[in-house]
Amino acid sequence: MVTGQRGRPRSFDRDAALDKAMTAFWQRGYEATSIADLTASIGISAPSLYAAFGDKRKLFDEVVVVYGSRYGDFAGVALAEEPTARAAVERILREAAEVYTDPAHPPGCMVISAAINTTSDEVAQALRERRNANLVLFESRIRADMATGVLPADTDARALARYAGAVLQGMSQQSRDGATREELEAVAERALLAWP
Amino acid sequence: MVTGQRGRPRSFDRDAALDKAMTAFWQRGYEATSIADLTASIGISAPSLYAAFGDKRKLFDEVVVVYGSRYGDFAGVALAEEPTARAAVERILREAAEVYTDPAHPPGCMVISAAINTTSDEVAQALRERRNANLVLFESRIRADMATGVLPADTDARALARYAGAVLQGMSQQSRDGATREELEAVAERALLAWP
DNA sequence: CGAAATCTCTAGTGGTCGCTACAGAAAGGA
DNA sequence: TCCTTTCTGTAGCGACCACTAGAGATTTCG
Repeated sequence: MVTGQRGRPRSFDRDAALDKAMTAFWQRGYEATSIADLTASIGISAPSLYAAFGDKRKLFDEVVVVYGSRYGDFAGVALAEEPTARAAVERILREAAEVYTDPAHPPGCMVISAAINTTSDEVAQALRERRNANLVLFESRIRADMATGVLPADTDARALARYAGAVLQGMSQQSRDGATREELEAVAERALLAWP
Repeated sequence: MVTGQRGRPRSFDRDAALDKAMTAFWQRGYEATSIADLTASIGISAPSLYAAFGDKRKLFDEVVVVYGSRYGDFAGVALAEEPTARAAVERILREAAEVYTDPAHPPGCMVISAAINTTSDEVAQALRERRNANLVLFESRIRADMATGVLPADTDARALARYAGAVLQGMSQQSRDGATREELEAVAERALLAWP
């Protein structure tokens, strides 16, 4: 009698709904995506959405987690797997050119663009912290290379990390302005010429 | 009797109002800035705003023109005044570090950030075209240097222009994420190392 | 079989959005 | 002075926002 699931079962796939919500938020951003947009693209009514996800904010939080695990962690993976910071950044920039322009989903990076120009400071701050956390990852990987002599000891790790982040954010913006994968790859290649 | 100005005179300074509106749009973006925000920060009521500027969209258009002439044309000026594309880009990136973090106004570039995540495709398109026009300016300046032998004849002008644009957009975003002028100057310096 | 639980939808809630009808105020022209 | 013109604020328009009360549908448990 401890078997769960009393009551009427949910009539839709929660994960598939999260996926539709992710696409909507990714395309139009947090604030410009209305509950009506979400219910329409998921194919359920508002009370079902609220029963399953709480409210718009909590749904977005879940979407961010799914996004991070599916599209957002390629930077972290590269930083962990590649032998040097330079190799990691090279891989990250090339993969960004590919992912940001993949026609299977909206262009650019959702963490970079979805909370720009929102009236909800909390949402903006949450994504800002994710971006800054990525900067810290870059920086510590650079410092590791400085410690092992791969990078000069007088390297400004913080500035170099910020440069990589700025190029990534710029590439995300450019992809949303219509840049192709090839164009972004050329940007990535050019950007790497500045690496010490 | 042909002398103009019949009727009750306007009770506020139209240019000063445009200035307040620019600050508001710059800070929060086009869509997230409501008419109530605008009337509150200007200090007039809605009908006065509509009588003076038409509607929200036309007001924004005027703001974009004012912004362009006051803060947005430093790139065009540098491209026209500096002897080489490289010198121009160097000056542009350094000035961007300064302007984007000037505490006298909101951070970053309004043309880059104000129309992200808006439901009005027209406004988004208008600013996108301004950004792409800037890219074309960069590209033609680069081509001029290629013609005079300052840059190698096999330079990918389009890609190089896009690289400069991406760095600029990245710097704008970083400034809105809290980067300081010094940090952006370090990014600019690093970015210039990739110049051919 | 009921009873309890949990989902479903319809049909709203109050609030804010961009925008405006309208009447009074303040100017010039005759 | 009175008329016309143009600006002023109050007050409110319909549309949309995020969100939910409430009733019915569909399931498991006893």
